[in-house]
Amino acid sequence: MGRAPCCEKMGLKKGPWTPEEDQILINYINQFGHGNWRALPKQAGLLRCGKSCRLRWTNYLRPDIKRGNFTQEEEDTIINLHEMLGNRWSAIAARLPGRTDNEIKNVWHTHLKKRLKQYNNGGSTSNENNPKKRQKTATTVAEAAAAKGNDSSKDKNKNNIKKEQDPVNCPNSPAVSSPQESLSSEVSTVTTTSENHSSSNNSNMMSTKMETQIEDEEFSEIDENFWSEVLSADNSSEFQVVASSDQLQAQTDHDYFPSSPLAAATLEPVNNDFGSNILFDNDDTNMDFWYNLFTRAGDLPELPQL
DNA sequence: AAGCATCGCAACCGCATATGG
DNA sequence: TCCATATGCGGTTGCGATGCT
Repeated sequence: MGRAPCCEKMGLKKGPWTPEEDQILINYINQFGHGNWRALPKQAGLLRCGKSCRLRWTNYLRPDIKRGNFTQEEEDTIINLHEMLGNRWSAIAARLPGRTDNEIKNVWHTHLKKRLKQYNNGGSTSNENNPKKRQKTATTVAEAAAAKGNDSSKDKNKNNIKKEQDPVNCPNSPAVSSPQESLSSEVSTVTTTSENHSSSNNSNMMSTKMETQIEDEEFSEIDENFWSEVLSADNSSEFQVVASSDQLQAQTDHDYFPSSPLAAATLEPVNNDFGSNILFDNDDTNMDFWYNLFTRAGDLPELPQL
């Protein structure tokens, strides 16, 4: 895939936006919209690349942006969604009106991650090593959030963890994946799998990518009812691997997908790796399986039966 | 009061994907 | 079908603000 050369740097301004530039961008978009970001700066008379304009608009200038501190509710939502979705900030942002992916990402890295880490360090229990026993007490999220209260108002005390660039604190790090320990019993059945793919280790990144397509489509269409449905699913059913759409009904539909990897995978214990079991188990039936899956879900036109 | 350390946020970078010719 | 371009996304960085010694 060819990639557009990142904005011709010749003569283009970088760095913080000035109020004047903001005003120009706002005026232009209010007047003409932003059909073509690439052409926009030129037409608006801005010495910025389109990418920069888009970012400035979506992250800062958009009128529907909610500024200010995140509420407790929002933070809890982020924590829960992150457990389910991993570092898919845009997906998380989609569920938080007025908040941008960038903002959420920042909040996560500067506040929530540390808070969870602190909580996990101080609050690890014997359940930690037993995925099936990992349960978030009813107050876990609240507790984690309460840790915020313990922070200084600016979250700047000596106990703060240094700014970490190391992979250890990347999404795949234990520190981040550890929220498992704070999962609610309801959530854990789903998050165990979705989180595995998103934050367990690098080897799962591929599966993340592949699944992302699926999940994105699904997620955007799945309403809250679905999630309540999923979240309230029987924990003892260890077939939640792809509990992502009732369109699929595949969890236990072994008749429909007699040889599908999913069917096989559903027989696997919950704590198995999502990616390796489902998406990349080197089973040749994968493609057929996914094709069937999409076909059934109506995402692809049905081909004549072979 | 000065210097240093740390935080928080805006912005940038580069990759992946979508789209259109 | 291929290729070039546009867009979206997540990771990372730079720097001003703030706190600490």
